[in-house]
Amino acid sequence: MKTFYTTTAIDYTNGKPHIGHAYEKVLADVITRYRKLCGDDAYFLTGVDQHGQKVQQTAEKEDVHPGTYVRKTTKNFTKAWSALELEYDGWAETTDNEHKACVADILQKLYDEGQIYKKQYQGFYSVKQEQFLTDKERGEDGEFGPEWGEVEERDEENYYFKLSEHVAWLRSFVEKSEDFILPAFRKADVLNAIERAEDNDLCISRPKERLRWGIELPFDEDFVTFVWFDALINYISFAGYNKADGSKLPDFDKLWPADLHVIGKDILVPSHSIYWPCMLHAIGFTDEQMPTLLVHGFWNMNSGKISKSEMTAEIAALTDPVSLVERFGADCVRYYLVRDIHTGRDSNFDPERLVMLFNTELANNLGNLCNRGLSMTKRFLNGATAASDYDDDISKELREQAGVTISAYKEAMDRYAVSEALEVVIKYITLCNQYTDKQAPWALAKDETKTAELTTVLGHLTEVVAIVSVLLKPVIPAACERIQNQLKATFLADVNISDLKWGMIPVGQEVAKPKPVFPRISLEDE
RNA sequence: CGCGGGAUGGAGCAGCCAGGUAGCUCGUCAGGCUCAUAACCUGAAGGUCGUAGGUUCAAAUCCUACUCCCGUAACCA
Repeated sequence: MKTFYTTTAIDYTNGKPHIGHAYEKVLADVITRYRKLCGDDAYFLTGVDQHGQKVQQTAEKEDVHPGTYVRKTTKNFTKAWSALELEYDGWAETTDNEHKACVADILQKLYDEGQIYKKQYQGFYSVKQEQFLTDKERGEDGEFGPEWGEVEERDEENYYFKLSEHVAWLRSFVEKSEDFILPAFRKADVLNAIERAEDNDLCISRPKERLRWGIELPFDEDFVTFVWFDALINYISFAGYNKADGSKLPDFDKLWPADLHVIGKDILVPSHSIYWPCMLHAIGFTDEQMPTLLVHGFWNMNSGKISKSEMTAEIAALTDPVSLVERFGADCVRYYLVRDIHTGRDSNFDPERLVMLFNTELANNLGNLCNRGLSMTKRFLNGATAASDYDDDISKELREQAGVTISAYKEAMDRYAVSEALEVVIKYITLCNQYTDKQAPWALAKDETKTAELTTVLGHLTEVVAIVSVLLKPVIPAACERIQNQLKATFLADVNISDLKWGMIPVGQEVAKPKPVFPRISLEDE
């Protein structure tokens, strides 16, 4: 069976991760963990893009080798991802030797086939910014502003990839494809972009006098390859494409095509929806071997994009994934990031909502259910579930709804609607809280003739907690483990979702003394 | 007339693709309970779904026009 292969964009190591980076990674992590919970093989690749001009410039400014510099900045990412308890199976770094070899092989192959050619370009060049300028850099008066410093006309030779030769294929592929781009409403954007890409080939190189920090072209040592053929290829190079004998990389045939490239809407067009499929097509991949793009929206601040220029120290601290985890815990942050946004749409990042959702849905609703359930089992049943022949309609209803909830959860997760899946689970927990109030086990406990009722009711509570602890595991793994420990039902950790049904907890299951799984967060206390 | 997204009770959102009593969370108000993390449960008030037309027995959902908000404008050689 094919492995469910999920990737994320690889982040550029010239800065620190912010909440948007974190969201994408958590989303991919949740989806992968869900797949594994389904019993599927799943492989999650994420990583960093370490090459490029900005890295080279910053490293020069700090007077260190770019390799030293990226090793340092890469740690910002790995630290954040471990704080968020990401479980990735593969880690992509573009300075990796196997990756570089894979890129070089592909470039050479395309060059040999005539897909890559050399061409001269003439344009306006800013010496200060070390880049060519286009018309959009011109100010209102049609001149280049002072921020560009001295602007001169320059000729430069570079290598180009024959993108235009694949555009016709791409258009028909995108038009007929049902699931190349998710959610579907993004497809219009791509089809429009294809029209505009038609007559242009893609510049894929930089002369070494301008950029040294990259992968050298195998057929011309005076050039390095520019971002596209470096960064995008990580999706196949780290999946084991063309790997050498003895490589520890995974088996490419099992992973490819990627079931999901999780990316932000900002890099859908043109890189992932145009360049990447055309590159794959040029390399020789068929329509059936094209990946699926899952395009997520942004977390905005005060309804506006988080832009670097407006990134004050305060906002930076507020949205730094590591400090958020330190303040609120990984479960809380993970939960918020996938709960308060609908996959594909934007949302407003609001710490007050983060706290509110944690307090109401996790602490009050789920945490409290665990606590009252276990507490009563402890007090009224001597700490263990027991056999009972009592049953009634609302107990039956609660059991039926377990099955309904599990299917609805799966249905939502299968289309990556994590927020909806969580909502379904929360609703079920609410139902169980209602059930508890209707049954009033504390009253049953006072009546010696009602022991059978009491046993049944408390057994139902324990069972619901167990089921929910499995369903929520992809999102809040650590908390679910704590719940299962309190149930003393560690076997739940290995339960596959397709085996999940009413009756997981055996008769006579002893439970531990309850302790709040989600201590309420109070913003005033800080 | 560049392109894309959005406009639903006080706040944040779902529903729209496959038309048929307007739904969720928070907040507010009034009750209840006491097993529990000042939690939990019940009930109530509050919207006619940006505006104007159209199609239809029926439109938040389809069509047309308009208004406002957000993002983006890409081959950076």
